Amino acid sequence: MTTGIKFVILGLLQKGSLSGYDVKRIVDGSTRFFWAASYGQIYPELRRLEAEGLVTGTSEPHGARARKLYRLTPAGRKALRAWLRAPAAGMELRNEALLKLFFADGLPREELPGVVAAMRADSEEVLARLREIQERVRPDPDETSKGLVLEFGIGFHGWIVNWCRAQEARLAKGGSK
Amino acid sequence: MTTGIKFVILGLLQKGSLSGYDVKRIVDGSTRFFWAASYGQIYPELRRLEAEGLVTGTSEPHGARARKLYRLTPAGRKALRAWLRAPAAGMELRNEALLKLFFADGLPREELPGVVAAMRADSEEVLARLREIQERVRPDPDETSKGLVLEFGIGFHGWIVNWCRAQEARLAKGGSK
DNA sequence: CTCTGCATGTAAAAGGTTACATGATTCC
DNA sequence: GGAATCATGTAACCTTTTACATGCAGAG
Repeated sequence: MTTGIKFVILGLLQKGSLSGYDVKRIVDGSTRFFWAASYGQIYPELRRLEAEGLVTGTSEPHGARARKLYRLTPAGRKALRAWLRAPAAGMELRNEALLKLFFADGLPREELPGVVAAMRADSEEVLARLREIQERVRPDPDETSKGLVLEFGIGFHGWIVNWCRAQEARLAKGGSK
Repeated sequence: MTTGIKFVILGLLQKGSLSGYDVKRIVDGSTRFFWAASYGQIYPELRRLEAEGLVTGTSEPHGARARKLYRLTPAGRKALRAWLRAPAAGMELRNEALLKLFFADGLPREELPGVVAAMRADSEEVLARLREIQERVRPDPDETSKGLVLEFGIGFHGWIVNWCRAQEARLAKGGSK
């Protein structure tokens, strides 16, 4: 449902006009952690949104370098608000490490902590990047909700890291049981 | 990479032979929370795995009802173990509620707690189902790692529920800031 | 002059869901 | 007899990734 990418774009355009390239860059530095997007989605979607009348594109080249900036139309703003108010789809999670852990009975017990450690390393990396964002981007009182989402990400991955650490310790000690 | 569904099937077949229908049923009651699968993936994949020599299928009808049970071959067991030891891909998360929260500046402040509450409701539902599983399935000492994954899910969604509750309280009180 | 970043795009492949068709069996 | 569950399958569709092609601009 809802197609996702559509509202990622409309949402980002709230704050001003952007090129497809801009959208990609911003997504990679923010929503990527809970909603990714590729060029193969962005450019075609921008044209679809323009056809729908939800955005307008104006060509604003930089010298001889082509550049098309898109901005929300009133209809686009309305569509965005309607989506914001509609019930959201449930969370989708896909975690290969968890899948491995689930099937890890097929492995000698000593190799179990390694699987957990790999999972922890993954979240530690994300955590580091989120903290970087937190320091780089000074809190804008106008963007409470974006800060909230960032805090969620940090708490969330922090929880995972702690959980993994606890399991690693437990598995290392009580080897048998 | 890795195609995922391939190892979901191989992993489930560790414990004995299963039909495609069985695989679907088990996935829907377990791995679905971190790795889903549909019939459209399962049946074709079973035939591919048989062609690869990783599973063997034997027709074992129940009366006049057709039924094909698959079991791991030694090569299948080996492929599974190799995958278990290989580094896992990072976590993929997709959460529409979080996306809405991210763009919620476009909404009057009073509507923000509602978005968080919807997110909480989602995790509460999952949590209830995970706890049900925990009670239904008595701990099998032979399947430590499956219990671990279940505990992860419960802790994980529990964390989300608590976070949402905290934010809801904060947003309700400190309305302006 | 070279490297990085800006900028647009697409074709093919891969991955996945939905919806349907079909029919037997078991439980009430 | 009817409903739920067992059981297999696929075709159409949708979404998403990957990989490539192209070229200007600015910094060093």
